[in-house]
Amino acid sequence: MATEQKIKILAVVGPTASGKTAISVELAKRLGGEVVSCDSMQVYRRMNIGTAKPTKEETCGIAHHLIDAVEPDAPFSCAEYVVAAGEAVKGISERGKLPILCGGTGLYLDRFLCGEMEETHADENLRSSLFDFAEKEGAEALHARLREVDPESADAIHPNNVKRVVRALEIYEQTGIPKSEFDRRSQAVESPYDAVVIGLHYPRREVLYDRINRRVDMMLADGLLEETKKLLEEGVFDVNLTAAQAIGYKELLGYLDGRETLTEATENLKTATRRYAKRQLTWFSAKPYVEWVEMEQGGTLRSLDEVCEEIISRFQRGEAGV
RNA sequence: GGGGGAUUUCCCGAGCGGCCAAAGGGGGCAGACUGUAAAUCUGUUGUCACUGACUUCGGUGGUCCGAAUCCACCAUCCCCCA
Repeated sequence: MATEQKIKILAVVGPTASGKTAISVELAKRLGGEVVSCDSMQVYRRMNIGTAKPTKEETCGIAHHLIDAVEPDAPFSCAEYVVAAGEAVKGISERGKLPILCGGTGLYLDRFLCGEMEETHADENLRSSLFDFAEKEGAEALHARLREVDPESADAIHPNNVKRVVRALEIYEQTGIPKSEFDRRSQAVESPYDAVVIGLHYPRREVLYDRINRRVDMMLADGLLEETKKLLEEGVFDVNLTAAQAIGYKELLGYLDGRETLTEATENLKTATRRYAKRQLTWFSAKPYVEWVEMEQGGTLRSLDEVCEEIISRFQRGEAGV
């Protein structure tokens, strides 16, 4: 069967601050695995505290891939991720170990699981000219251009979502194929992986939010401000880079240039993180491949040991089932 | 002690006699997302038996066909002169 050839992987996903890092390290220890980060921000070097990158102690000697993989000004995006993660997973598998994906960047995971796709490169000139067009003529006008070439995508994408309208137009410009058709083709491709995807679930939203708030305080205590200053001097936030979008730094900029108090900036940071967690929750909840594991039981947090036990048993069952 | 200004729905904040359950923003809640995603965008947010009804705009009582909007008093806060 085709599934026999597929690489078996385990993935641990969930909102930020849900405890993915500790769990995946523990799972790697028990299952003889290596961790492949699935995080759009932890790939960048020197962005440590703000991205909650696992420390040397936290990794417990378990190999971690795709962390500190590139410089903050490198053109790294989902495309590069899928390729790099694919290589990492292949390597781990060849070494006879279990690749454990860990992270909260839903799109990266989703695209990765689908495997390689036809390539389209980012065309910055095209993008900026399309953005300029939207700026001058209005978002509706740009949307109308999409409707001309790809009415199906135009129906699916809200006119105000200029970024996504631009991407859809970019796909058409580069490939001559409408995005809707492009997507259909990619859907038809069979995944090269046999993955069990575990989502960490907190039944009480407040518990997760409380973890987020506390973690932000900890980041500040660990020197997030200093890290932000360094990255600022480095110019990481000057250009329109992916790295500059990271939550944790941009929220502190207001304090650093005196527009806000530290208390205000901290509150903004916590709020931004909570909102991000909500978006992750929405994303993962909509994915049929996510199997949720409860992090609480009877109103109290379950132990790392207990949660890992359950994940392992589900993973083994999943293997047997496919 | 005297004079002036405030008090609006979870928060900030518009409204200044009917078109006001009350702009806008924030937050909350829900959702979308196929190579820029920790981004971007959408919907919703007084209550209910929800194309209608009911209760709201510091409190009480008035004026008026009709008040968050006008008047009186009370409460709290701010500013100015003493």
